This record gives sequence, structure tokens and C-alpha cells, in this order.
Amino acid sequence: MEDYKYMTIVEWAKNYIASEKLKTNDRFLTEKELCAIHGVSRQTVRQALMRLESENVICRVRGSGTFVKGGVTAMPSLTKSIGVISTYFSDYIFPYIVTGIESVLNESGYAMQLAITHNQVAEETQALRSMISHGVQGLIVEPSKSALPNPNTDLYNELKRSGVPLVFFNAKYPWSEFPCVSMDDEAAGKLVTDHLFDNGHSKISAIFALDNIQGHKRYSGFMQSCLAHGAADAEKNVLWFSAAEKKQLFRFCKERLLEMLMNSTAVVCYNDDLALTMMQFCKEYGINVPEDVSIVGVDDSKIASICDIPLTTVAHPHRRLGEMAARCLLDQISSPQNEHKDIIFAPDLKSRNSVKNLRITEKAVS
Amino acid sequence: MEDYKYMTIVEWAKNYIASEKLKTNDRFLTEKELCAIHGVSRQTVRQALMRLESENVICRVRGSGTFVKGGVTAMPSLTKSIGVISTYFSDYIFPYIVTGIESVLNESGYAMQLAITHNQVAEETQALRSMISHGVQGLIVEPSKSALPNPNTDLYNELKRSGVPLVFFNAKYPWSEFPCVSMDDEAAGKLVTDHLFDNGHSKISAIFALDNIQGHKRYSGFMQSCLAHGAADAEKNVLWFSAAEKKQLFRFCKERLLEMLMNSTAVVCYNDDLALTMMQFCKEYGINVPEDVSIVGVDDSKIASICDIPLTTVAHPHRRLGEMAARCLLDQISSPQNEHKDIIFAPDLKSRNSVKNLRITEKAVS
DNA sequence: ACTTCTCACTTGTAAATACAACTTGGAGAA
DNA sequence: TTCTCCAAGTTGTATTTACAAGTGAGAAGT
Repeated sequence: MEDYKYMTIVEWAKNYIASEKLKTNDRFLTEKELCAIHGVSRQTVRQALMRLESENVICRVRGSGTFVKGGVTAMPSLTKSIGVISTYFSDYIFPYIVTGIESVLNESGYAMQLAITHNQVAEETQALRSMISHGVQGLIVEPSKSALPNPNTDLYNELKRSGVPLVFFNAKYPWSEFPCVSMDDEAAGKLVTDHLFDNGHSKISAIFALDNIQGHKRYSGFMQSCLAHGAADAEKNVLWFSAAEKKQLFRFCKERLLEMLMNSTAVVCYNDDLALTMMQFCKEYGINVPEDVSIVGVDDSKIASICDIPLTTVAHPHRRLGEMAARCLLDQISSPQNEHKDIIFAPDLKSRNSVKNLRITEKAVS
Repeated sequence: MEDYKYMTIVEWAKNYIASEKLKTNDRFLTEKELCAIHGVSRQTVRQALMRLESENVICRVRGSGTFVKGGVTAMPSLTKSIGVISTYFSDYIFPYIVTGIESVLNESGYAMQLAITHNQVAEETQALRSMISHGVQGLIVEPSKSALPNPNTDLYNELKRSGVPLVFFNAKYPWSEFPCVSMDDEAAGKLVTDHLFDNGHSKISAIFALDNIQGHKRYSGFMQSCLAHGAADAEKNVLWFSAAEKKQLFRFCKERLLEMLMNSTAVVCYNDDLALTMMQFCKEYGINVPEDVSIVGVDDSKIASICDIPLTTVAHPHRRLGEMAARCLLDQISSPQNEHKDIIFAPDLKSRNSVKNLRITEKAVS
């Protein structure tokens, strides 16, 4: 290594331990012996030993001596790791996103640390702190409750100031300055709504998640489409729900939902998960999809294509999005000075069987 | 803390930084100034600064000065974490296992570090080293290629000697001394084969993974059932494949597979994944399941229940198994002296539509 | 046989001194 | 104005000396 005396002793000691096959708790040479061997002062030897101790190679005990820490416990930190914080990960589109991230990180020789927040900001705090204290090289984060005030604001600002590389995916906190890799949720909301208008629907209601930015953006796209098609009062047909309370929604707001279904020919659902629950709900009450009511979702989850009535939805670039997020982070690590912009994937409609074409039906009838 | 001079300086410095509200990259007092303030020698001050540096409170730059590391970057390690090493994780039954692990760890205040080996022992080595060097409190590992010689033997033995808590799941290396949480694969293999015999099948072939213990055990169960039912030559009808080469199997061994299908009324598949690929293969060649050939799998993956011909299989206790693995590890951490035994889940047959009952058919014909 | 004590030996703390390596800003030159 | 270079200032390395604090084994006493 370097040509300082204490560094040469450090290297010498490592070789010595290896060549003598010393194992855990074997006694190492005393400071005095090392002084004699290398012809240096005790302070220099101590400097070397301190270094070895911080590298976990040896263990010093006052009054007793210096001991070797062999094998596993002495292993130095060799692999770099990246922290990934996601709201969920084992269902829906999350496995694909995380797989995308993992494949790129793995390719670049990084290990992955995964934490799940269950969409709870408190768990997000804990995950961030845990990641940082474990010395990750960078973070890939899906914000929890991105549309609500977040107690981690200071934490994120501090990370920004400290130059810790970070990429958001799916959504970003509006006040944050880190780049974000996501689908164009506004366009997605607009796309499915346009599709319904194109199929002759005019009485369209919608349900959106109130606590994340994706819900807000999909709502925004929905409204744009409605306004463009002259349905200015569409706002009244929007129901908001908290992502965590999906079950409560379908248990305690049945009348509200039924009223909505009765007064509409189509429902825009925040995502496929909600859309599928909605289809289940319709089935229970004898409402036929798409004959009585059309349903569209967003995300193109696996179940959307293989369920009873294949769902018309918007393709989420899950795996590619994950890969891109990882690449964006690695970019930040390798060239921190660059400006890193948001990356937005264009949505892509997946037309299946959950939307009825009212125009064709009308013509056939008349 | 202690009453050494340098420790009082350490404490003083922390208070100073807090009271002066110094933030990241703010300049700290120079060594000379600290000497003057505390009336001590420079070595003593340096000792204090070294301590502060190792605690990540300050950062020293030769020739430039000493700087404060405020906020996030100065955070000490507070949360304990557990390393989870799995072969795969985003498909099949793995998400459920990992979810089970995560929920228990989370409940107990542990963070989870996840690494994927893609069933490669080299990646297992890397993952183990990475985890250890990141200071995990324990490990939950699904062995890669558990039935083949493993280069990490020394590493695992060293972990055992060092008292690092570890739990295997799904399978364990035969030579290892750590507890394992798994399904009773032998019983599972026996169960599906018995089911086929019960349904009047006698010409039964099978395909098993050659590189992991689960494959060997399921094979063992299969053979037990065959012997019990007087099919002593069943061994000849067994095809072995390497888990990584499933695609090659179906691309390059078509004749072998077709021959097998022609000479059997039923096929026992190592797992659902293989069974589904086999059903696909049958479809391509116009072989009807279960009319022409019955197929059974093991694991009860999600697709097994929702595919074209719902698959008869054995329920894997995925989520509960994950929870149990985590609990077993936490047990080891809290009471290391206890003897920790393997935990084995009894298999449970899921009878669906991929098995034809030959007895009923025979009676109907006669 | 057992306990207690002492002493040699180990690492830890502290000081004074000297020089080395590096950074930074300001003086002076172009 | 801009550039170069140097000197002052800062942390890093190395030596020497001294004493403090803890360990462990053997001597001495019971």
C-alpha cells in the first residue's frame, strides 16, 4: 500500500496471520515484540494495531494482549450495496419492478438491501435510517403516501445536502429534488378515459387513491379527458379512497358504490387491484361486466389478463422501470455532478374485454 | 463517560457541535485550538478526534481541516437487521415466503436485507460475505444447489463456530449443522404418487431436479410409493434435469419427453413450474391433459390454480414457512444455547383437474 | 488444598517534539 | 485580469518518555 511505516506493519501482520494460520482467539505478537521486529517506536506499532483493529483483523485486550479475529468475523466490507425501499413487493407489479432493479444492480456488482414500508411513513423513516446506518451507496425509493404531508422531509433534504444518490420510482414527493422514474400517470388516466368516451360512454364515474401522487395524477388525466369531451361535471362522480382502506370501502360504502354503478355506464378505477375488487363487487350484486357497466384499470397486473373478464387497462413498464431506476442511480453514483432528470414512460393501452362499445350496440339496435 | 481527558473532549465536542448548530461540512475547531481550549497535548486532542471520526461525527482532511458531519450522515447504527438469501424471489412461491419472513422480522423491529443467488453458488458466496460484512444479526438462507458439492462449506462451518445464528429454509446442505424449516418433500413426493396409484395409474414416470435436495427427497417419496405399489422398475422412468436448464430440457430432449409421455399414463413433476411447462408441451403436441396423460406437480403455486387445466399438486406452506423460519432465527438470537431442531411441515394434497381417475373410467367401460 | 497477594507483563493514556504531506489563499508576475 | 508560485496553516506520521490500568501466574501464607 502506502509507504508509511505503520502501513507496512499492517500488511506484514496480515501476511503473518495468514502464513502462521492463526485463528480466532489465537494470541498475536505483543507491541514490544513488534517494535523489536520492525525497529520502530511503540506508537508506530500501536498505529498499525489500531488500523488492524478497525479492520476487524485483531482484537486488543488491555492487560491481556492482542488476539487474532480469524475467518468470518474478520471479513472486510467488500461489496457495495444499494438500498431499495418499496411500499409493497410480493404482489401486483412490485415483484417485476424489484426484479428489474435487482438485475441491473447485480450486473454492476452491487448487493441489494430491501425494506418494505407497507405504505406507512413511520416505516419509511425507519427504513431510511436503517439503510443509511448500514452504509448503502445509494437509495431507490418508492414514496409512501406521496400525496400527503411527510415527516421525512428533513431527512430527504439532509440526504440531498449530503450528496447521497437517490432515485424515486412510481412517484416523488412534490417538494423533493431527487429524480424520479415513473409511468406518465396523468396520460394513463387520460388514456383510459378517452378510451371510454371513444366507446360511446358519457356517464363515467371514477375512484382514485387520495394518498398518493399517482392517484392525483390519474385523476388529473381523467378530468382532462372529461373536460375535453364536454363532461364538465365529472368531478361529482369521483370517489376518493385511502389505499390502506380498500376493504373498508367495499364493506361500509356499499350504497355509495351501488349508486355510482347505477348512475354510470363505466367506471375508471385507480388501478387493477381496485378494478378487480370492483368486478368482484359487481358479480356479488348481479351487475354484469361489461354489459351493465364497463370497468377499466391501470397497471396491467398479471391477474388483469387472466381473470374471468380480462381487464382493459394500461401497461405499466414495471420491469423496464425498475431497470431504469437502477441505471439512473448508478449514473448518479458515477457522475454526481450531472443534472439528473425525471424519466417518464409513456402509457400503453391494453384493450381487453371489460369495456362495452356502446356505439356499435346503438347502431345495431337502430 | 469515562474520566480520561480525551473522552471529556469527545463529549465536549459533541455538545459544542449541537449547541453551535453546526451542520454538514461546517468547519470544526483545529487541533491547535482544541489544545489551547482544553490545555492538553495535541496527541490527546487527536485521540479524541479519532474517536469522533470513527463515530462518524467529524471528518478530517489532511492539509485542510476538520469538518462536521451533521444529521443523516452522522447517524449511528440503530436498527438491527437480518440477512435473507433466496435463490429467486419474485415469482412462484418465493414472494409468499419472503413476505412471511418480512412480516415477522418487521414485527420484531428488525430490518431485512435481501440477496438473490439465482441458484448460483458463486452468488451465494458473495451474498453471505456481503451480509456478514454489513453486520447482520442473523441469516435466513435458502441453499443454492443444495444437492451438489458446495464451495461455501468452510464459510458455513466458520459461521457455526462463530455463533452466527442461521436458519435454512426449503432445504439444507446435508453436512450443515444449522436448523432448517421446510416442507416434508419426501412425504410430498409420496403423496402425489400415491394419489396417482389411487386413481388407477400404474405406468407412472417422473422428472426431478437433480441439483437440489428437494428434488432428491421428492424422488425418494416417489420411489417409496412405487415400491409400495409393486412398481419396482419405476426407477427407469425417472428423468433428471438441472433446475437452470429447464428450457434446454424442453428444447433438446423432445424425443425423450414424448417417449416418456407415450409410455405412461401419468407424470410426476418436480414442481408446479415444471408441471405447467409440461402441460404447455403436451398442448403443442396434441396430447390432452388429463385424458391422455395425467400430470401432478408440487408446491401449489398461484398459477397452478388458475391455469387452463387446474393442476393437482401439494400445498406448500409458503407464508407460514417464512414466518416460522424468521421465528426460528429470532429464537436462536434470544436463546443461542438451546438446541434448535428442524421444523417440517406436513404436505397437503390439492386435488384439481389434471389427474384422470382410471378406475371410474374402467368401470364405466366394462 | 486453598486463598491471598504481589509482581511482571500487557495494553491504554498523555506529553513534548520533529518533520512530512497536503490545502488554501494571497503576493507577485505575466 | 489572470496565472503561477510560495508561505502559512492544517492534519498525518514517527519517536521518546512516563505513568496508568488491567491480567494472570506464581509465590507466600493460611
